[in-house]
Amino acid sequence: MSKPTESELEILSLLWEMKQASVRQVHERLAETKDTGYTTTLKTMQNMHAKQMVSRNESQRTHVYSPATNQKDTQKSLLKNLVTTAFGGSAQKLVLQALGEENPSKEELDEIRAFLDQLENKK
Amino acid sequence: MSKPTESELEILSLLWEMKQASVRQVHERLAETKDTGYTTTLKTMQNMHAKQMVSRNESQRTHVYSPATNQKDTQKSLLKNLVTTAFGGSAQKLVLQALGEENPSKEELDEIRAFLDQLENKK
DNA sequence: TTTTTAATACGATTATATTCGTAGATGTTT
DNA sequence: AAACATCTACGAATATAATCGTATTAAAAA
Repeated sequence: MSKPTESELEILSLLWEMKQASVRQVHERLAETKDTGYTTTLKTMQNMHAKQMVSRNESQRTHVYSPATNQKDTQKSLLKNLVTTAFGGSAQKLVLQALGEENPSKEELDEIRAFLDQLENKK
Repeated sequence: MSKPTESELEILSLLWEMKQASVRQVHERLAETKDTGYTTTLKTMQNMHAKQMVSRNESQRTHVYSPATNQKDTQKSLLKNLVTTAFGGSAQKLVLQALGEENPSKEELDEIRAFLDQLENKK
């Protein structure tokens, strides 16, 4: 699995959310936040297909794309990459930084606490 | 402040750690993990200087570089970028994912808990 | 002082990513 | 059926990033 580029990741994220979609559908979502042409989106998705980053159903004229890479795995590898390149290898620092920036709700904080407890019990 | 490229970030991380260094010193560290030529490192650092991503002292023939961008701010913007592109905007998910992957020590877990408490008290 | 080593500057090349236009095929509307 | 709209394929242009070779200058060693 190769690392998605910036543009590819934008599309991949939409596909993770939409589960499956045509180029047109993806493009419409994309165009909400990004000024880009239809054929650009198409080409990028074709590239992604060539890299097997997405799969597609070609039985209809309008092809239907879906993500071929697992969201978790991709997130994991992107996170790992960021930790090593920007956080000197310390996931700890990344977590604290992310929490500090976010201003999470009480519920979220509790959820994280529960997760921490769970991690600890595993040992 | 523009977003550092992959190569630039590698160098920037070293500079954050080393505080200040010559191209040679950076290159030697870089070459431990990456097969690259000296002039490549030089050129990249010159580019970074042109972008004001690093500053340098030119009083000696061997220029001494230091980071011009704050590590925290850079981490913050990279994190934000990753959260929006890969985690559908949820820092929460990123944190849980990062924790789950890492297998942190008891001390680290406690430190995170302390940080969570501190966040909560702020409200 | 001559030679060698080590530094910067900078252009050129290569690689990669992004964008878009156009052609051709297949539906849809009139 | 003709005109129009909508799709894919694909090449080409552009932009950005990464790598490296060579020229030149400065310092160090012989």
